[in-house]
Amino acid sequence: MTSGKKPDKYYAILEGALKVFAEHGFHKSQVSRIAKEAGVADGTIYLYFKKKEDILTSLFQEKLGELVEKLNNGLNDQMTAREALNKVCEIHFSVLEGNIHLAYLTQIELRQSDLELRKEIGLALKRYIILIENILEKGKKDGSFRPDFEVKLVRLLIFGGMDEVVTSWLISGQKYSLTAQVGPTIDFFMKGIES
Amino acid sequence: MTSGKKPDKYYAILEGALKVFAEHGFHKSQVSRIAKEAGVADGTIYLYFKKKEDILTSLFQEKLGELVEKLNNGLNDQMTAREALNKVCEIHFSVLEGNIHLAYLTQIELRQSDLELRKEIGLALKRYIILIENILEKGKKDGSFRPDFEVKLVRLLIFGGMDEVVTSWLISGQKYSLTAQVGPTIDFFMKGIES
Amino acid sequence: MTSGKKPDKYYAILEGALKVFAEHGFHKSQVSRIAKEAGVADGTIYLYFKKKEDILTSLFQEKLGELVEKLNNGLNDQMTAREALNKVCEIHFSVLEGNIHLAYLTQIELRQSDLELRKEIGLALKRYIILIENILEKGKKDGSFRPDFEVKLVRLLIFGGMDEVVTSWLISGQKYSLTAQVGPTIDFFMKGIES
Amino acid sequence: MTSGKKPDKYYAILEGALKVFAEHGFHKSQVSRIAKEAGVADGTIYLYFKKKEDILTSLFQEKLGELVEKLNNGLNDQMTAREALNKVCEIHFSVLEGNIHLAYLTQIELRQSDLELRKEIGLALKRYIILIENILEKGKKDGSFRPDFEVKLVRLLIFGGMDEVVTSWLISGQKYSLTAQVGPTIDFFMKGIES
DNA sequence: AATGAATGAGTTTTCATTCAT
DNA sequence: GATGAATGAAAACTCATTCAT
Repeated sequence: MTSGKKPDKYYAILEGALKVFAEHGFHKSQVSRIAKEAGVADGTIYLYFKKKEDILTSLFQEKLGELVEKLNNGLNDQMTAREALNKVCEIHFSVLEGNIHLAYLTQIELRQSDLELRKEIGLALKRYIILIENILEKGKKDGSFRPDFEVKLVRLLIFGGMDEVVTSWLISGQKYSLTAQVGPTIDFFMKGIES
Repeated sequence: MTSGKKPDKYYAILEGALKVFAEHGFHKSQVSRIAKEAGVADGTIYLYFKKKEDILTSLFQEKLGELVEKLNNGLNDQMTAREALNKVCEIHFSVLEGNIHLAYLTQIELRQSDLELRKEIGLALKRYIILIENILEKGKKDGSFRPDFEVKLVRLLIFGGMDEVVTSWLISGQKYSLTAQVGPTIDFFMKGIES
Repeated sequence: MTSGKKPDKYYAILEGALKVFAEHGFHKSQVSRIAKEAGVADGTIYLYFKKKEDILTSLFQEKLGELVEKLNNGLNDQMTAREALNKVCEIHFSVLEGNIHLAYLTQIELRQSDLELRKEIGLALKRYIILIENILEKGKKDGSFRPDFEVKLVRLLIFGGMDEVVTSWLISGQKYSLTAQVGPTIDFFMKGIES
Repeated sequence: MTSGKKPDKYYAILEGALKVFAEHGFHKSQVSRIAKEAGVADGTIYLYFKKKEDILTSLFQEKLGELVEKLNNGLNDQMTAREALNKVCEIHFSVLEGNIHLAYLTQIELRQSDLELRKEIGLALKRYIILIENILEKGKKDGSFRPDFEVKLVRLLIFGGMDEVVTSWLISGQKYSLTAQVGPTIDFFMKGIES
């Protein structure tokens, strides 16, 4: 799934970290706890990561990579722009609904970082946001979307809206189905941009 | 601005904290630094706040209170639902654009908290989200909004969208006018809900 | 009972301290807690005592004064040496059995002091130990005690023995009568010194 | 002397603590001072002891263990009860006279503990007090001691007496020989219990 | 004399990180 | 590469004491 050139322990540490971060939050997670979870010695972690924070960013990049890969697999050129947008939301919601640890990581832990880290995360997120942007552009070009909205603003409104829906679902204690929100969410967005 | 029943030092500490948190982030802000900024002794802080974290939540609640007060002053019953929504977005954006420290606090620092604190914040935010909900309900009732969208979902999409726009503006380095985004943002939302 | 030239608040503070020290121990007792117990302001304590430690030593001296006074009232020249020794032990045990707070203070808290303070306490105790010494001397003189024991050693053995009996009774949770130990204790001592 | 199954640093820390505690008292001894004395880093102490207080109790238990071992080596079944009691007192006094730091620890510092700790210490001391009890029982059985004294009381009177003699000698500034007190001390006790 | 708000010195403990093996 | 014992910097919080009122 992930590139494969990195050694097993690299991934073992990431998976351990995902679990520990999700349980205790980044600041309260001890490196030694992650090491134990990953089945390696404390020092070994520093053969693969420069600092504790690097584990967090690497984790995010790996997981975001997996998500983008899933999206790329899920999307194809025959789809209408609406179908594509629907697919994006569906995968976004279903991946997080299917991996609560990951959901905690992205919605809670990754926000627990200072501005520097947020910028790094923002950079990584760009790939995802550009993917949304491409769909919007395509819809504009083929005439299925209105020509008079600002792509750079609307991509934020769409991403931010989806993000808030996930966070709200998570904080509520996952009492309802997240994927069930895909339809109404896309309905709302489409009204805003459809011709 | 601040109510007045709390002693001056209470507000002095909050203002000091707002500045220090915005500069260094919550976790890297030392209590002694806040004390110095507020012009009080370290120990004095603990006469007004039980723990460092309490400064953060109090700050949030005070500032959210001010925001909601501004909104209540800005809104009135003669407004159409669209005008009301526009006003909310305008005040939301202009308050944060006018107080960068506060913007950092809400968009960056307040996210740096564990699940427990997030829930507390979520509770406080409810007042704001319900205010949006009321506008949506009103629009539905008077027929200016479509009857077939889910208020509880759309309020999240609207709040989340605005939130993301602010964060994006902040992380970009405030290179453009945030208030200039009010019109297009509301345009997009209105398309989604207008009859 | 106590001299009377000191103002009421002096004694109020001592009584408050006796209670608080007994409950929490000297080091864990806050001055403000004592103030509250005594019904005075924190600062008031420093009008009567120079430092927190002074409360402890004053308390000890007041209470020891009361004990010595009780002993002086209880003893008289018509008593045999044995009767006198018996009276000392009886008063010692009954006073502490009748005032558990005081027992905690003398057996536990007063030991929680550094060498300097212990010396001060030792000095105050001297009055008590000399009282025992006088009885031993008297018994030697009137022939009821053997002439061949070292008074300065035996007074320690007697005091130490009684002290250990009290501490042991206290730590055991006061499960048995302390005053019931007077007879056997004096029996043992008398065997050691009687002609 | 020390068992050997515990790592060297464990004992290095204990010896450092013994010295520092004796010099400054438990409460005024900083952990960092002990670390420096032991030649380890501050944090290292917490690899071997959970809390500062644990150093004190471990120290006590190690040293008491050594004392009891010395007593067991010094006693044998051929001794009369009187000889055994004499040996106990002799070893008790000589060990403390030969190690002033240890004497300070047992007579001053260990008393500086709250009730909870005192109970723990009392538990450890039980081994020692039972050793005295066994001698008393044996003397009763072989007829060298009177049958009519209460073993459970007298063991306290004996232990308390010896303890007070040591403390008094220590506080006096060790101006006289402690071991010289063994004979008279035992004489006094023997009078109390001998047939 | 009495108050109590304010002070700020002081210390244990944690834990990310290193490095000798 | 792997280990994990050792390191030591770092900071929130307490509370005895002061002093302006």
